[in-house]
Amino acid sequence: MIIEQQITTAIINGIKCLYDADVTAAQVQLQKTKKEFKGHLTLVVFPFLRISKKSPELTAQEIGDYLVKNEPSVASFNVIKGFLNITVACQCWIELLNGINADSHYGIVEPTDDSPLVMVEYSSPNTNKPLHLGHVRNNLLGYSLSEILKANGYRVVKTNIVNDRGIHICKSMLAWQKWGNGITPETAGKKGDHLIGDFYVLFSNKLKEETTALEAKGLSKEEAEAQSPLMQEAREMLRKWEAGDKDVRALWERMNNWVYAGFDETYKRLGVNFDKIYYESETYLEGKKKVLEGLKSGIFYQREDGSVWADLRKEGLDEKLLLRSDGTSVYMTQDIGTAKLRFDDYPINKMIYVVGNEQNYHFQVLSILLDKLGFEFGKGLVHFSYGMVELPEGKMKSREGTVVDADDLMDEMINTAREISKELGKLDGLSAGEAENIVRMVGLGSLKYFILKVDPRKNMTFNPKESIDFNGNTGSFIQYTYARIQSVLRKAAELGIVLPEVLPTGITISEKEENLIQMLADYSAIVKEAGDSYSPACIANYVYDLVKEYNQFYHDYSILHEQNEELKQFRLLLSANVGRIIKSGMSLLGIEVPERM
RNA sequence: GGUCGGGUAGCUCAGUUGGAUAGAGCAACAGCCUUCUAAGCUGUGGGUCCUGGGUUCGAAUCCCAGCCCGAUCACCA
Repeated sequence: MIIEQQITTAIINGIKCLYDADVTAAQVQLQKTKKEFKGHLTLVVFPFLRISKKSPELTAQEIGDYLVKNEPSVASFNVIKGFLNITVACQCWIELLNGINADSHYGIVEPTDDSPLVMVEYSSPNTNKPLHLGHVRNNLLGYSLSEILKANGYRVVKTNIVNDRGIHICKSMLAWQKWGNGITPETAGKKGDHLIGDFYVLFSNKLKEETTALEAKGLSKEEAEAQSPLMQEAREMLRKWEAGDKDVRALWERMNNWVYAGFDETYKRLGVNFDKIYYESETYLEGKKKVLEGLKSGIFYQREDGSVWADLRKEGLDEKLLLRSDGTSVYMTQDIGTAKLRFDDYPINKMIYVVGNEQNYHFQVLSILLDKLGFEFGKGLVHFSYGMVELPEGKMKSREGTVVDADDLMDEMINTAREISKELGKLDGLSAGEAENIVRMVGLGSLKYFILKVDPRKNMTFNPKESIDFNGNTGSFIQYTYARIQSVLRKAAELGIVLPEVLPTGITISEKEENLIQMLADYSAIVKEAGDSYSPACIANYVYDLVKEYNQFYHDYSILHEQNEELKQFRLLLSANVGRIIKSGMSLLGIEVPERM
């Protein structure tokens, strides 16, 4: 913010003048004054004691005196121990608000055609089951991160790699063939992803029956699974798939399309989207090619059984399998192929993978392998590693039926939002369409905020028994504040009040109001910080603090009932800009804000 | 065992390149709607910032050692 720079320069000059010493801007510790103290900015003077050779209090006093005399933006100051609390002149805040009001981008940088291009991979589902709470966190983080990067001046390609092949897909296909009786999403009245998920579970249960019977005959778990007729059939199906068998491929396509239709619905509702979707069925052969090239050039080596390995012991890691002895690809092989295709398709400057922290090792290895294979981006790839969503009793387990389904969760959130809204009478007088749209925004907003406000790296707990709050530090609290602001602005418009574009600098405002302007001015720095640290939570916490501060203001000051016309206009303009920043910040989180609620 | 995360109020979480008396929300209790939306505001209680050393004017934050929790180290993805 400009005021900080001005004062920093003045402090440097002051120290030169008072103590004849040169200090750099980095040495000037100018920070926001804590709430308990009077002032806007605080200079920590301890580092200057060696220069001044005086007590902390006296040094602070001398610098303060200098500033008041020589820097017009400094109105007054107070000294507490080694802290110099500076009060910035009232008119500076009005000027600052005028500047914010005039800037349609709030200091945010828009990307241009030659901005660096970042590809963000997120979501990455398997096509054998519907999306769950873990995917929800992934999707929200990936989408929000993309928006934040755009706000930091990057061009972004959002991408999704769909894991559409492999033994797990064959399992649900086989179960459908055997026990499905030709059922379809239409005839079942069920989303395709859920229908396929049901058959995957059915397969697991039938397989379990077979293996327990075999284990009872004294076979080990692995032997039982290997010998069970169902698994043999599934593997046979995978072989046919890889060989391009017409019937198997046709069934595979049909069933995958059901799943995609289901996913699309979930993505749309969640408000996320992609610019480019990759399918592993199209990338895994590409990876195999690269690995064989690497084998030829001596980067990798082959064992007697024909399997191909990378030796990463020099890098402090282990040996890593890249091709099985039967020549088929593993996970890592596919990721190499996908990376190649992506860089063929786009001139990417940076690649970010939004994938859970359980795969930290995988990406460490991938980075080294890509580098060895000569991909420039290999070393610089970013694994945006986020923590797991856990239940109070631990991890979600599909076998125990504790997986929280994404569609169910959204339904629940929206239903709860509807109940609360009705109870509070918030929907009175609205059309059914308007009411439903608000309820949807509020339900999803609270869900998204609940997830995004937490530091991505950390594991987080979700308790399905206690529904997500709508009071306190929540999405709906922020949305509510926005709706109130819009309500005031609507009333002002009805009264024929026109918001001024520029406020006169002569008016006197309170410290609370100055603090609000100061917070608004911080927005662009927060967006930058969020971009540098890949942290949607940073935005979430900022917006919450801003809203908390505004609510206190809203409670303590009247806006439309203010007698002084200039003050009334000021408060309206302040409110309008708080609203704009709330909306902007929330949009970086992928959260919509309603005009009323 | 190796590697990588994490440990802050009863619970869920913030805490800027080290800075003032460590903050919010939930839950509990007590107040505030004839005035712009009470999904709000105000107040009370609640802390060994995992432990022990170190660095310094100053440490939740940096360094070292240890404890606890999680992830990972597969011819699964």
